[in-house]
Amino acid sequence: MPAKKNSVTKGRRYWLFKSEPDAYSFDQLKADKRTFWHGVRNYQARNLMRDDMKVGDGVLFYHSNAKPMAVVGIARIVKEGYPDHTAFEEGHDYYDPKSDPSDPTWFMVDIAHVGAMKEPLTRDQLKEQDALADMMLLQRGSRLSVQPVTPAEWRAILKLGGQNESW
DNA sequence: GCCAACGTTGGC
DNA sequence: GCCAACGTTGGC
Repeated sequence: MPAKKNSVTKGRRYWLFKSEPDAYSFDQLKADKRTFWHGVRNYQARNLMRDDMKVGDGVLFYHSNAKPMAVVGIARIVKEGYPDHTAFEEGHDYYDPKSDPSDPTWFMVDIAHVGAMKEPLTRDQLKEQDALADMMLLQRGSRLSVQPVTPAEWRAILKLGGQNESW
């Protein structure tokens, strides 16, 4: 039996990364082409980066605390979880003296720019979509800065953003 | 600028 | 181990 045409996508998972554009915007990622997602200091987010994100996974890039708040583009995971070295750098904004280099507390992944949405998908637009009613991003009090996205949510958002589903 | 929700810290 | 106090996130 021939392999399924889309077998390369099998098992791919999807994520949403929040970033304040004043701190790091999607345009900056486009300029950089790729970046290491350092500075996450939350255990739940750490676990996702350390344990669950795999090379090839899709990432929605979301601008928080912004005008407008919106999903602005797509990225993908290009390096799986490894220690966040900024935690070891005394004087760094993200320095954490409790993170031991021989047993690191904090992890990061690398992401690469894939492409911008034709238009930013604003939070207000997303809230109008029945298919996204349960999306973590849109739940009251949801603060997780990297969070899972279901395949159905991913498809709905790419469709809304005028993106080919296979990106 | 406000403040609700949430996570962390530290006294007990 | 509880929980009050505190700091941060991030939408509104």
